[in-house]
Amino acid sequence: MRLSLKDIAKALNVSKTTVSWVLAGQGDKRKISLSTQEKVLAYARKVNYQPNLLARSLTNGSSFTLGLVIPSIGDEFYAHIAREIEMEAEKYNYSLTFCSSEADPERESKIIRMLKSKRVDGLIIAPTKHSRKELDILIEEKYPFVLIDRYFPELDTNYIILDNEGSSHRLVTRLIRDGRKKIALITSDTHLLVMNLRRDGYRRALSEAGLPVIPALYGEVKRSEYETDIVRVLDGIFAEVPDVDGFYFATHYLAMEALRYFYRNGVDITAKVGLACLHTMSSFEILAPRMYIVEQPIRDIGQQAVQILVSELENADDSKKMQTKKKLVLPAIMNFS
Amino acid sequence: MRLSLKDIAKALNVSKTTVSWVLAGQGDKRKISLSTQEKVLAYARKVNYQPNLLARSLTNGSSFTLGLVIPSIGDEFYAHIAREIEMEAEKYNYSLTFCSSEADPERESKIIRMLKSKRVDGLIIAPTKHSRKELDILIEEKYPFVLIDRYFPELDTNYIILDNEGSSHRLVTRLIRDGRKKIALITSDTHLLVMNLRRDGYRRALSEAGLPVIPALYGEVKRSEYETDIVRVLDGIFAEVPDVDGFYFATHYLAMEALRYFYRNGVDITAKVGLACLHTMSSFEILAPRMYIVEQPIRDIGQQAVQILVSELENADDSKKMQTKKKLVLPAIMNFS
DNA sequence: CTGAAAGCGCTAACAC
DNA sequence: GTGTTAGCGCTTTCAG
Repeated sequence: MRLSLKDIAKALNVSKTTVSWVLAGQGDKRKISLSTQEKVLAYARKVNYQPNLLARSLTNGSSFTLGLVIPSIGDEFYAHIAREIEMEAEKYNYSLTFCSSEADPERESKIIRMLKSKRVDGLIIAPTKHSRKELDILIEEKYPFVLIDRYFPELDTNYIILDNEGSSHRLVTRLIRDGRKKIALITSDTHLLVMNLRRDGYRRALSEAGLPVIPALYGEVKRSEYETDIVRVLDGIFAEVPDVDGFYFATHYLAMEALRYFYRNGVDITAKVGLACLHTMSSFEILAPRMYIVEQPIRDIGQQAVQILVSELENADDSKKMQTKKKLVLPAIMNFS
Repeated sequence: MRLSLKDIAKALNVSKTTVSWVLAGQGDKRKISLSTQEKVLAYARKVNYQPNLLARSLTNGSSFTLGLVIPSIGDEFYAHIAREIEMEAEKYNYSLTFCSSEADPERESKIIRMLKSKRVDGLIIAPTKHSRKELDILIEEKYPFVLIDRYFPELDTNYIILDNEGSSHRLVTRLIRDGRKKIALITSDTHLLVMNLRRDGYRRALSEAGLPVIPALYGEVKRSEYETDIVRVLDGIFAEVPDVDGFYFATHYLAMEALRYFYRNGVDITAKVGLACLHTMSSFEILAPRMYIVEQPIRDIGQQAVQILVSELENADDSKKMQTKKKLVLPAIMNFS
């Protein structure tokens, strides 16, 4: 059986309080005699006492657990994010409970409510489009949270995102500098604001170079069945614009599937078409060493997210209402210049 | 402010008990008048009551949280495992707290103790070599847990692993059937039992085919710096056995780095050398479509792990001592025959 | 039909 | 120096 403070107290004929103080390292501060302290410590070690953190959380009102809500832990990007967050959180003695929303707003809402019920101290959320309602509640309740990867500009929340428009602009401009003139944009999940920003960057790059935005070079892939749908999209583009000479992928998995397509169909991805992608996967370096890539600053995102949360938690009492939200737009990491 | 049962009770002039019963859906069973029930439900909905799960856990002795201990959530394999586990756990209303051990036994011990302190109901662990001590304690305490991916045959625990020896044997035999005669084994983490089993399978395949086990064809890569160390290993093999005609990689990231090496050095991986790997990464299909691959049955592993745990938890009282441990050796999934 | 009260394991204000 | 006590929010036995 696992034993409690009370058991120790009883066994040593002291009070729970004494044991609690000593084990909390406040023995000296509370002027508990050295002999008692030793006795308690020795006994606790002997029976391998482990405090019940549930009880402590209930008492203290803080669980030292953070909740992580992401589309899917199986996605390489979010898995890496999770890792960084975990590492940073550990520095502050927080552990992580994660839940995959599957990009389903219903699920996301349920998850957020559940995590709140489990009394996680704060949330890190990569939101899907329609989670607005639940976020409104969080804001109203002053529940600490920070959005990552996606955000809602009209909401006063902490968020950390990539400079999507600027990154897109850099990538497409780079392709143009290589002499590419008919650059296709392959995108998906266009209900997401960040995806619109990426498209905006693409358009700005084209128009700054005096190139037309050709509708036939715009490919939108259905997220839910992207492996097959991208074939349709690419087939379409090659059919309508046979001399397409560049592809800009708005996100990693689109590039991945396109590469599969290019390999299968023998498309020469160094001479015939130039490639660019926002986001990366570890295999791109081999599969398409010439592809221009903007990487998300994963480490930064994770670290900042945790730090923002922790600092809000530490100042929870004094400045609850005065907290000004951090809105971070991080610069891209590029594999080119 | 978040309100409690007591608040509701007070507001409605009923007792906590009544509210608790009604909200637990036991209103009818406890014969609480319909009018009271409605009143309570309506009010709870109106104020958006969310029970404090910490308190409930403390009372009930079960937190509906499982702990997941893996080497790293950033690794594609473990991220996928985590996803399957999460999906299965959700069916039983469990959520997941995960911690990466970084393959460090010290960290792993700390993590396990911490998760126990947080009173997770059970643990799913992909153990590192030296975590034996902590596992002994778990066994002694009858704490529910299941090992995945790795195991200790001398310990009476639940575990779910791949048929490592058999899978290796199949892969190498397949290469031999292609006429490969000088097949290198590239491995790492050789302190792990599962790695030894993979080597055994390799050896058995060779000897069954009457081929010699050539020491110069054995490459052991240092895990901690595998990206660079594998270059040394491969350089060595090509230097000593220039006509090496096959590579068997004991795990995915070795194959990944080797592919990088092959691409960089222009090694023809269809004609000159045949490839085989135990474990996969999503990019292999493109990078090396001819590589023979054994995939881990990820879904099965995740589902079984959760089911074993849940069933132990459900039978916690009656048969604590009689529980016989599940020892599962799952067959491989192959991309060849 | 409903409520009082104990208890889960811990902390902390307040005695003595 | 140390102990008493109340309370965190919930469930559940037992009494009305």
